[in-house]
Amino acid sequence: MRGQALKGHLDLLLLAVLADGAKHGYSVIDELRERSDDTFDLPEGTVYPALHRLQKGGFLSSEWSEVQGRRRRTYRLTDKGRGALGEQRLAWDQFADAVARVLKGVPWPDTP
Amino acid sequence: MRGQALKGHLDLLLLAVLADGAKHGYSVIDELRERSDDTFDLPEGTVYPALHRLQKGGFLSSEWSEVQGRRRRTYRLTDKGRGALGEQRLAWDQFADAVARVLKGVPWPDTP
DNA sequence: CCTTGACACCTAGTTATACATAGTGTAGTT
DNA sequence: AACTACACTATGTATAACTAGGTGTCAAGG
Repeated sequence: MRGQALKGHLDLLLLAVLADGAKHGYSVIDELRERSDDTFDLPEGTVYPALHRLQKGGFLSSEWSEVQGRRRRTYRLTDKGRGALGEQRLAWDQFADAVARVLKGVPWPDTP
Repeated sequence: MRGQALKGHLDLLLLAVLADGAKHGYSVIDELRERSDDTFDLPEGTVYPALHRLQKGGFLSSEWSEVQGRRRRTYRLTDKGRGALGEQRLAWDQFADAVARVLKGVPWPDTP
């Protein structure tokens, strides 16, 4: 999924993939792609700045390391981040339910 | 719901409420609030420009009328708009499913 | 050997959009 | 006379997601 697709839900997704353990940016991208069955194939230019933003906001902490000659920045959820994940998840559920209610009753094309 | 909540899904919602008949802008806002059980209580500054944008894009047509001294601009789905509604609905379903998959397995706070 | 691709990070700039804010005017109610 | 609901408009802004580059390591293949 490329091109203005996320729109405000990216933070939730990033916090979610980091909820089951610290990861570095590149593997966050991989994990997101895998867990979404290729629906979310996000460009680095989307993910990296978002991770920086989340860290700046205190939702993530990060740590540099070097693995086989390659430097990695590993991100970890802070307590604040875990709290935000819970809140945003509630907000998402509410949002998705509301969209479903609005959509309910709208007929599909070629469906009686 | 106020404050950067929609982000890319507004068009779908507007097209959806117009799918079961033409409406003027103000009543689109009402309908959206009702059908979403007060989740979507959108400011006029959000909805009107979006309707204009959709019309400019050929997804809606509009017609002026006067009802009890008040002028109204009534919007109607075009064929293109109906097509876009179908597409965006598919995209939404796919998106929501993907988010659900990413969220699956993330533990809720205080839930074993 | 040296090019390609996967890995791994970065940032500057563009664009779209939801929203805030403010303004115009009518009708009906208090 | 003031206020609320109705109904539309215009302008400005913050920011998020993305585009499009850039740096550098390592392994595999031609």
